[in-house]
Amino acid sequence: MRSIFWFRRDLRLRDNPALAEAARISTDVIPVFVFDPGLLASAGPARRAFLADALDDLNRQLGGALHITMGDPAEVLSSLAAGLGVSAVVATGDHTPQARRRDAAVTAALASIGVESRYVDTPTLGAPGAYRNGSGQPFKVFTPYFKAAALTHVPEPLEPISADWRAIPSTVDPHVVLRPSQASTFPVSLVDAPPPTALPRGGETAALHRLEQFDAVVDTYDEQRNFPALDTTSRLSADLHFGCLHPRQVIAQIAGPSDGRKAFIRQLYWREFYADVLAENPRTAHEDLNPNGVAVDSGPIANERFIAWALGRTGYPMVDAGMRQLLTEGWMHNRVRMLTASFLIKDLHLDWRWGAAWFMWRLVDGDVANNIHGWQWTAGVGTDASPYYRVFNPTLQAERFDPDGTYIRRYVPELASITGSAVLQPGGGGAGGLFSNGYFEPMVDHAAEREEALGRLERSRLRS
DNA sequence: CGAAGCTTGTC
DNA sequence: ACAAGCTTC
Repeated sequence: MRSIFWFRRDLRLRDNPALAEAARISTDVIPVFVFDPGLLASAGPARRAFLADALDDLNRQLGGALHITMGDPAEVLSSLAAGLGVSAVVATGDHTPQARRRDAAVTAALASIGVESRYVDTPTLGAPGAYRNGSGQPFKVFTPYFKAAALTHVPEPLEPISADWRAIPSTVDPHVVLRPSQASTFPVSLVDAPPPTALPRGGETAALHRLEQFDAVVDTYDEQRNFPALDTTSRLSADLHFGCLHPRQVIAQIAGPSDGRKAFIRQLYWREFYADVLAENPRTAHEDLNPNGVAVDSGPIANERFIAWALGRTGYPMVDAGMRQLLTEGWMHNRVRMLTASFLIKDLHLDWRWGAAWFMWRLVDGDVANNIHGWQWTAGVGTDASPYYRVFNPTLQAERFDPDGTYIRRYVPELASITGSAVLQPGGGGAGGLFSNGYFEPMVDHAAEREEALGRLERSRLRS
């Protein structure tokens, strides 16, 4: 029989159990990628470029057999299946709220014309609900989740599969489809922000290379991971998001006895946890998991503050360095993600959704589950009890995690010539010359805004 | 039920 | 030292 293999967030040939299933049940397999206009609209310049690379790599490995097309997946796939005498459409499962809606529609459309749909495996190690607490409920705290999940044996990656690929000419050119487009939902000055200039190469081949490179340095991960200037984190987030790598492969390569390896594997399970939390609580794609009722600002002044934050013009060097890294690389070190997020929420009193939307638009690794729940954690409305005192001090964070200012100077050119620890301080700690190069005065006073944030939290408590 | 524990903090 | 409430067993 003939099948379609529908590539989604599994853009690889190695260790792809769904693809192996398609090859097993079929005499010939038509490999297909469908651009979904709805999904495409939310992908900013970084993810577009990465996806273009990943499709090129996949198509090359398939000997040019990848059929690339565009449209509503239910319509596209049923029309393809009917026209080509296909008996089954096989894909890797995906449990984000959007993916579930899409796949239910595809399954129904295919069923109505007598075509089977099969979903095998997931982009994560465990399907949603794979691990439950003693009361049979989904975990709400990471550590007990991790303890339960880490007991489950992770299977060895599969060997590369071979199949009789059946090539159907593509109907669209992915490089045309994936040209950077403007994000109409943001203010004009953000829409006009230039695309990133230093992006990672996407695709399975590049991902396997990154995994090997990281394997060579991971033993010191536990000591170095919090220092963004060292740039010694794995950089595998986009590969994992698009499925150019599966976490099984990462574990097979990285797992080991050193503290660095253990620390990294624990981090890997945060992706598992957040995917599970979102799948179990689909409404949290837009809503607070645990609302705290804190008032947020809106209106013209709030809009201007949001723009200053997004463009890295807050006058807090560590915040601006992070936001500029996001602009130029489509990526930001995770410690800096936390402190920039905290600044938007606790210093500017803006809705976390605004920040999450900007991150999602600019990030090369933008992933609904990780992005949304990372932001909700910072806002104190997500998983984990929310200590009222979790307000990051951007200057203290710089002193602790970028003590010599290397990261700041790298990403904020106006500050490149500022010597010593003055570069860590908003306003340069009174040092002369800080603003002469066009750097920004601190847009708010952190100590005052911290008090304001704590006051708002207190008032929301009194109301409830 | 009670007790222990909770990613990354700040003054 | 602070200081809070929920999760988990």
